Amino acid sequence: MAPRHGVGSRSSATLAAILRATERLLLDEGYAAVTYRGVATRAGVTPGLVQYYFPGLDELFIAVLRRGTDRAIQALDRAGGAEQPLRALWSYANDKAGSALLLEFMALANHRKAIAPVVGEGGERVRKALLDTVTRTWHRYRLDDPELTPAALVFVLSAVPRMIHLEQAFGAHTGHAEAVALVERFLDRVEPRS
Amino acid sequence: MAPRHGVGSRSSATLAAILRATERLLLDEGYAAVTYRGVATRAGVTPGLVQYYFPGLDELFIAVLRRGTDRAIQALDRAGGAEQPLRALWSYANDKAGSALLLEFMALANHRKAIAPVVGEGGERVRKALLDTVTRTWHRYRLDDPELTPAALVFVLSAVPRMIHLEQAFGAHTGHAEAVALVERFLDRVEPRS
DNA sequence: GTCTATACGGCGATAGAC
DNA sequence: GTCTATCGCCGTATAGAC
Repeated sequence: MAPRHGVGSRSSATLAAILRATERLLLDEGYAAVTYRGVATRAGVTPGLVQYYFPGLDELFIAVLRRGTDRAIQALDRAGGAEQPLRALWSYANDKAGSALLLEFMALANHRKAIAPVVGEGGERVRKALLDTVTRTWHRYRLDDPELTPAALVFVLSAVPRMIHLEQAFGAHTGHAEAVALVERFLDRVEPRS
Repeated sequence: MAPRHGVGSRSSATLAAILRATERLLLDEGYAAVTYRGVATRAGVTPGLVQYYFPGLDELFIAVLRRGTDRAIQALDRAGGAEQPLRALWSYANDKAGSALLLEFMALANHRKAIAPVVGEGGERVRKALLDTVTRTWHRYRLDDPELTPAALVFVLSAVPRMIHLEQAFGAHTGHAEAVALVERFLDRVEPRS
């Protein structure tokens, strides 16, 4: 008997092709280009079939978002988050494609109310995973500023590279190199390369 | 004789109503809700008239963007940028509506190629105005870290509140209060309230 | 110069055919 | 499980009223 696929199992090759096509479309042309026809063309299926798996575009966006969040968490685990959490975080937030996807989902969340809570949950899940790891190794660091808490550091180390990538996408650059140098000098001091 | 208006002078009441309606629509429902029909309804004119002034939606977006950038520069000048540039910058980047508009324009820039360079120019114009002011007063601050340059500081002070507002829009909050406390303690130290 | 009316193809969503 | 037909809204183009 052939393996069971279908909408319930969420494991068919068709489904995977649709999710891949949607993510590529998001990165290449932005969320406004994600249409049933466009996704279907890129995935090699008919528009009606895409709509069969995802009755509304919101469901499609949410499926791509959840898959991306799961992958980010797994990638962080593999990236040695336990040994050098600050560098793992810095490297994670420096991902260009990740920043571009985040922008699309933030914009989507702003005017599709079904998307907003899912973006929030995904973001908080990643942030808290990072925060847990950094808190666990916090005793290693010799920091003189009592206001520099794990939460503040995790936030700034996430926000700076994210904003740099967003700005680079439209050609801005003022202060980028200097901000990166500032953070990397900090990392060299508190979490030297092994 | 009645005052001269018209598309060349860009000063008619109709034009102002269209730009106001577009900005409100961007904030309330995101750029995907900016349609000729929607703008026209909010501005109290016909869709064809909006299209007369702005033959494509790109031109409409660009007009709103330029107006917003001009106003931001003027607001910064009025906000005592010369006396306390770091606090003026911090207050400027903490503007909630400004962050929401920026998000919409960044997302637009990502998949409407005519918009990207205009977003870039506007962002760089503001950033460089801030950088000039901070550089001019840089000698006042007693900073021990040689990597903490005016450009790095301006970037971080812009990026942190911007990202906080973006994340708040979809319900994330982890690290926000701590990051704000960190920055405000820094400001109290290097640029005490007058 | 300012503004209105209308037509066209593409879109998301829905119902239902096969 | 797969796909088609249809509906109302969209951006855009155009023709013309005042």
